[in-house]
Amino acid sequence: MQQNYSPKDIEATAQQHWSQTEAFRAVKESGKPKYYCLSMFPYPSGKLHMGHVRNYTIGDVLTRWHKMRGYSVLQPMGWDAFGLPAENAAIANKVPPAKWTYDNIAYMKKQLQSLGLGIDWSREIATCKPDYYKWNQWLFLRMLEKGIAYKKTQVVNWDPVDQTVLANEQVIDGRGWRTGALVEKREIPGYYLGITQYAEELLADLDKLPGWPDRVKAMQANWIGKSFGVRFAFPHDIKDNGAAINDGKLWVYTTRADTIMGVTFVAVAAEHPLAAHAAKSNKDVAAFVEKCKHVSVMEADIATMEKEGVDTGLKVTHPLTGEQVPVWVGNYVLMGYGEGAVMAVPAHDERDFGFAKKYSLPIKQSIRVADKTFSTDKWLEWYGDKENGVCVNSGKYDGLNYQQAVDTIAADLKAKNLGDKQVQWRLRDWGISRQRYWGCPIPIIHCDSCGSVPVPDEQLPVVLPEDCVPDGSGNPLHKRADFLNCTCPKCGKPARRETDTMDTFVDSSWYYSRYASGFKSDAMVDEETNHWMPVDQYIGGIEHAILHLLYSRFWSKVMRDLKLVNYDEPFANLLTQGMVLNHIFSHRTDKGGIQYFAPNEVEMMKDEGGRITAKLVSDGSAVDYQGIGTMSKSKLNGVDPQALIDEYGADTARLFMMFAAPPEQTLEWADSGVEGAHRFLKRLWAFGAEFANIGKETHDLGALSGDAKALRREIHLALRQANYDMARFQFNTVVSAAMKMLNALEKSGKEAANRAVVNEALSILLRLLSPITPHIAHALWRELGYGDDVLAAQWPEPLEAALVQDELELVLQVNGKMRGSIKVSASADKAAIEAAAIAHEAVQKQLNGGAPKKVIVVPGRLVNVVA
RNA sequence: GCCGGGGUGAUGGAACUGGUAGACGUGCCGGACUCAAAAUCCGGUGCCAGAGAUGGCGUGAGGGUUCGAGUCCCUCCCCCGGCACCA
Repeated sequence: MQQNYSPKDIEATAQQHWSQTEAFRAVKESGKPKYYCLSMFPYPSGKLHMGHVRNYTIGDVLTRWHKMRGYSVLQPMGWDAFGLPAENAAIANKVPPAKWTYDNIAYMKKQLQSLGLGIDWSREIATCKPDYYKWNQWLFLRMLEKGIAYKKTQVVNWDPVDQTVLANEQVIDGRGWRTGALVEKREIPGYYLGITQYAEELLADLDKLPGWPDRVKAMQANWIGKSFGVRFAFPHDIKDNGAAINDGKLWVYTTRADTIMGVTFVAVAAEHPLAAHAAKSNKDVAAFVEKCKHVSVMEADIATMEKEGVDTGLKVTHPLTGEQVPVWVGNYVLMGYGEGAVMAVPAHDERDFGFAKKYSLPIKQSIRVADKTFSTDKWLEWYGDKENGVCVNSGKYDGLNYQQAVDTIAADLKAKNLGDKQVQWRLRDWGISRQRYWGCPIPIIHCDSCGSVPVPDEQLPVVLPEDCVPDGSGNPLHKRADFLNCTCPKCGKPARRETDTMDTFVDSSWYYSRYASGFKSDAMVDEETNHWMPVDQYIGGIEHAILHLLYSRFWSKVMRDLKLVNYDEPFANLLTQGMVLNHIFSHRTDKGGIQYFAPNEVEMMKDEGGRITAKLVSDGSAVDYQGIGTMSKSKLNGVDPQALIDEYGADTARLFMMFAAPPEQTLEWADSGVEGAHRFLKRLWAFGAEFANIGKETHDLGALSGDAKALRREIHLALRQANYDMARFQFNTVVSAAMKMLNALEKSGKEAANRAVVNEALSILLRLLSPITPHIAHALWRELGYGDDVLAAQWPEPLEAALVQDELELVLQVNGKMRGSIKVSASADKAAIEAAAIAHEAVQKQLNGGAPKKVIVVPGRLVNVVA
């Protein structure tokens, strides 16, 4: 056996062994439970980053652990291969996104393989390949048939210089990232998926997911946002070209119908017909509507921006009081959300309150809470309280509580035919059209005579040409005659193909079911899918807690309703790993755009005020420090693990990553512990080599005493803790248990009894480490003669017999402060323990001659004397 | 702004249902080996006072419940994730 730890050799050998024995090929095995372990597939951005290493090591640890515990496992891998970074790379390097993507996949696959992951590579997927995305298109057509997919207008960010649609990420402070031009809102047609048709089930089925973290379920429930409210109308006779606008009714929705008597104005979106009407004759309104075109479409921006508005001069009628109510245009009212208009009750809504104060609009109290005094000077929390309030200044509704008021008011509105109760969802339908090249083509043909015609199934897939090079000025498909020109499937006349592609969330909404299938060319999924699904353990970043997971749940339910699969929920258990964070550095370009720099190109310093400043190593020019954030391709703050793997080996990288922090916790990147992880593996190897030289010893482990007995107890105690932590995925303390074991073994004596315990302990330690550092465990298991394959060995369990002790040490406290400890026999009763405690010198000193008021004994742990 | 999570030594983190705060690492200090360094090994290391025994303080800040609080409750501060076209 080699005396020095040589990760290069043992890792290559172990990996060869797994690939030759097809150790991780997923097959149905009778009599064994299945375990489908899935890590979120990576976007092929070029190189793995530490977040990937973390994610895939967690998945591999769980896969190998389950394999050793008798499961038949499936752990697949693939590529979320469509997306924006490929187009950005094309703009920068003039390389087609397809070539860039395939090159990245080849490189990253090598990296993944060098980590020694137990992946069934025969099930690899790349979403940019026609044999995969064909089924995106096919299912989209089924959704069109069922009315789940439909067309309507959508609001997008428009860069007027590049003449292109921008992603939210490409808008920096209201300007295009490349051009620095002021971004405009534009309304264009696009396809939507009716996820709201499934809102009720998506909400209710969260209860069917006990294996999901509560925090993720809470976020999803809040996102779906079921609310019970009232939709009602303000009648008016505002006419445009002689006809009443919207039949003379201004509809709004509110969850606070109980405050309806406090309405002092209504606010409509800039795109609302009433605003458009007012703009025709009122310059101020027209100017404001124009200004609103530059308001961000992002919710975070809308929520934090200054609320502004302008009076249209128009009036509508309050449906209950008959009073005339002014109509304002507000920049915070969104046309695409609800009715595009809201009733404003400044007295009981914080946003309306601020708006009314700003424009000196009346504030009318209509809710009272006992013992509280209302004042229009300043907003107070209780103004918005619907639990404890009753109506006031509200005529016949005075004295009613929230629910009574809503019920009565809804009934009155209904009687007037001006409204009714309505359940509303915060969740909006899913807009999937992207005005981009590098995505799955939407299978639609536009015909001058027949309109938008679905591509017939037998013409699928609509294949995306792979040789385009986007230049930042719109979708290059517009210039591709061979893609664009086709014949109408209905009438046979010349027609044009749709050039929009699908949101990449479509690709990732069902890949897990394709992995699990038999990869048929004539079916999206098959019977094998139902065998492996649902995923037993899904692992991925917490940043996907809402969108990706919600879309996947929705897509699964649509597939179920099409009888393609038989499960309601795709992911039985979810582990949301925390982000790996690193520093972010950027700098404004001359055009007003933004450029990022990798942390290793930058030197960080602190100024006198303790603020972090930074400059480029290359030329010393100053760059802006943007704080710390998730490792991402676009911000260039990822750390490539390759250098680590090359220098220390995959086992060190895996061990370090698992040891650094528990999986769910965010992790600020620092490589200072890598050496320590490597040192541990070197010590393990050296200890193994030494033990191989000394040789084994037979000794009855049931008849140990002294050192050997204590050593064995220590090992089994650490094993008990490790198994407990393994089950709750706290791998950092599993590693520390393994380190404790090795520390204990290194200190142990060389007599026969000790060596027999070491023999047992090493076999435990190697099996325990095998999921985390599989290569070294594989090599030592064979070298020390425990067997051919540690993966085939049984998972170790602590033995009760090894854990018993004759004497216990109890902590002594006086008034909750630790003052010493006592040793008692394991069989001592409460009275004996109390007596021993009170007799203790330190306790006597604290009691100072007095008698204890009370003595609390926590069995096996401590005694607290209350003085 | 809203929703979700987090804050513990110099540092990554541990502490099971409220029961010895700082496990296991890193770093640092001292020692051994060495001509020397690296590597390796041994010992120490929360802060303050003290020669020491020991005492006091200590889990973002402030308050509360309890024999006992990092853990439970209230108020506040800071950081991270998501907010629908980054993936």
